[in-house]
Amino acid sequence: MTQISAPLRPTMYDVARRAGVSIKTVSRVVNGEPGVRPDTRVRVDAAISDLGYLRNDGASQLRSGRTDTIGLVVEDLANPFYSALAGAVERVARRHRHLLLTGSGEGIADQERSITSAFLARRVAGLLVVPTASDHAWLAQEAAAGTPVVLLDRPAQGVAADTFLTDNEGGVRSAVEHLVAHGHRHIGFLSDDPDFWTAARRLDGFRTATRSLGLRSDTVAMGPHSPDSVAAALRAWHEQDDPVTAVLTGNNLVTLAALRGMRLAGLRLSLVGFDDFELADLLTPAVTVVAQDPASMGEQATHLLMQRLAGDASPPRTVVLPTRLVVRESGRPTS
Amino acid sequence: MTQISAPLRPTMYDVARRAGVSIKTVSRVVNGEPGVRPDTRVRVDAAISDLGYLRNDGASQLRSGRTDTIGLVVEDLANPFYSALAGAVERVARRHRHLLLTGSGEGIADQERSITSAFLARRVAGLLVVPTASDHAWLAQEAAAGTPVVLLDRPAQGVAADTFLTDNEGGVRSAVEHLVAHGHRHIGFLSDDPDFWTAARRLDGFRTATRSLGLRSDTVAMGPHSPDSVAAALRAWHEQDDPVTAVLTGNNLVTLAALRGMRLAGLRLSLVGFDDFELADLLTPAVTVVAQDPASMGEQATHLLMQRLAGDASPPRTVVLPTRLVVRESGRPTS
DNA sequence: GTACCTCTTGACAACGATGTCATGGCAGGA
DNA sequence: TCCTGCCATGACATCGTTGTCAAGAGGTAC
Repeated sequence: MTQISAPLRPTMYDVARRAGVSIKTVSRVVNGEPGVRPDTRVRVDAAISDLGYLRNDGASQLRSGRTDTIGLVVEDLANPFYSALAGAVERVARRHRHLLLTGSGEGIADQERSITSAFLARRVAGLLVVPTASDHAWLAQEAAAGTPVVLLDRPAQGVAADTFLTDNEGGVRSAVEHLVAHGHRHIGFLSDDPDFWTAARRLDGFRTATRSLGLRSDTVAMGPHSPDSVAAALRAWHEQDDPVTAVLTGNNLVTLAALRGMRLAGLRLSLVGFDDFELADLLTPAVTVVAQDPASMGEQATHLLMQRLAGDASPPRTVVLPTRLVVRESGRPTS
Repeated sequence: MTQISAPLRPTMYDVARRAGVSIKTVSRVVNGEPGVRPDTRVRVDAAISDLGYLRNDGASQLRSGRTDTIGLVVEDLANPFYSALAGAVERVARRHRHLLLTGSGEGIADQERSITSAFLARRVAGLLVVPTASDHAWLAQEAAAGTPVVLLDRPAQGVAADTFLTDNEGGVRSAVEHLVAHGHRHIGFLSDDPDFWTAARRLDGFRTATRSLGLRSDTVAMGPHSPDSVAAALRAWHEQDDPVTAVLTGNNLVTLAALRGMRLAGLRLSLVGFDDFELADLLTPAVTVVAQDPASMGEQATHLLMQRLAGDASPPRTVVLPTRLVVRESGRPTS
């Protein structure tokens, strides 16, 4: 595609001529450097204002070797989890005078890599990545070359980098305990494809928690799920001698499918969903959830990235963020 | 803040030396230019691969005057409307080989301007802005200087730019007609502060529609709203001789406040909400809404921006996107 | 053989800023 | 008065790439 080139704009040369100083003095004023007489600074500021001068960051970055830009690669910017995360990243970046490049990898390894390479060609100072399920040895090379990398929500294979995770197992355990405390003795687990790292972790958490409480741990239906598939699973579980009385779902999309599936199946089971969503309190019954905090993840991860940029060379760390059980109504028995 | 400078990376000079060609030939290969013998191209590609060379886009941009970057300024990236919009913008940008810088203005004029200036210092090829309610004459100067500007969701004062809006009035009219078709003759309108452009347009739409149908047009409570303020308004409206039987809300946050306010007031009024939200179909009763399509707005706006970048110099246009009435249950009478 | 054209390649200047270092002027102290 | 140090300023090379144009080699037509 042919693109019209950037518009002609005044340069430091124009400002310098107007103010009667050198280009270097203009640079000192623009960058707030000390060592300029106040009257000179006033004169230069006036010229900048008159001309509508705006520094060319590209030239600055080329000479200085610094971009003050970070890159964020998520799965889908429109997804509530990732948009909350991105919003927080952008806020912290802005506070540190950095701009944010964002891209959606859509779970496609090639696309993730293409976006990341494009960011690196821009010489981003650091990367925040929600990794796809693929080998990330190529990312290790970038990290080794000096570009700090922070992984979000999932670990990556082949690269030792700072990683921020949610306590999936702990969250699931608290949900199971909640249901048990409400009298449930047979709980079903609905989740996504276990090839997804978070789905596998939550499944593990379910099995460990139920076993440790002496309950059945094998009433499991892994996805992908639709309302229809959920309805079928619920009907099958309900017809057993020892019927399932409560369901735990592995993420908020599956929670939605479960809510719709229960309507389809004409069944009213107790429910706890993994991850919160906006209207959980308005549903009937109001849905009890294990809440993550994507904004906190985004903030902390970006804060650590800034520390890396400031010279922190300590070993890569993995931070597991707690979940929170938000008790509403849906965990109680329905009959 | 002190930032470690960008890591040392191989340059075209290194590739050229390894492949035994000139820098210009390396540039031709990297940029896919014709006029390089196939065997030469193979040799250069091998050297690029061996060295892990990645073009320095900053240098390229400085020399060529092109950045292949666009800037998007929304109110809050974590808000569902804006995240869907941003997701669509990023997709279209990617398709056109452009990267996306995003920033959240948070409705603060100074912040919006600061972010926009930072993008311009990066010499973004174009801007997509959800404008705050302030004078945008400064943006007009940028547009005049050649940076295409597309406004989203609201118009801006002081600048003639391409603008994408939702048919607020038409959406409100269809909601009023829907409620009337279900027998309602006294409808209340709940919305935000009318200083917000969209709130004012929707209020106008409500008044025009109710008047044209011979109904009362003055049963209005403008916000900002909380569940408590909504509960108070609903109680007052319900106690009249000619009680309000249905409510139209001006945006999805107010819809949520209305749902919670109805529970607080112990009232069950019919409801149509302006703008859709994820679980509207799962509420009891399922909520009828006037749906916008932020993703379509983002796509079309970015597509037009790309056309501007490609040389389209036709006059600025305003595109009004239709709304869609999503009929569920909440518009029916409750008794 | 000569002239012209095409293909391929490379030399070098330019982009707009910042980093580095030299220079001049002025003030203070001996 | 002379010397030294500090402040302010400016000249110029550098960053890594792309745009521009020149040159050489080979092929074809007259």
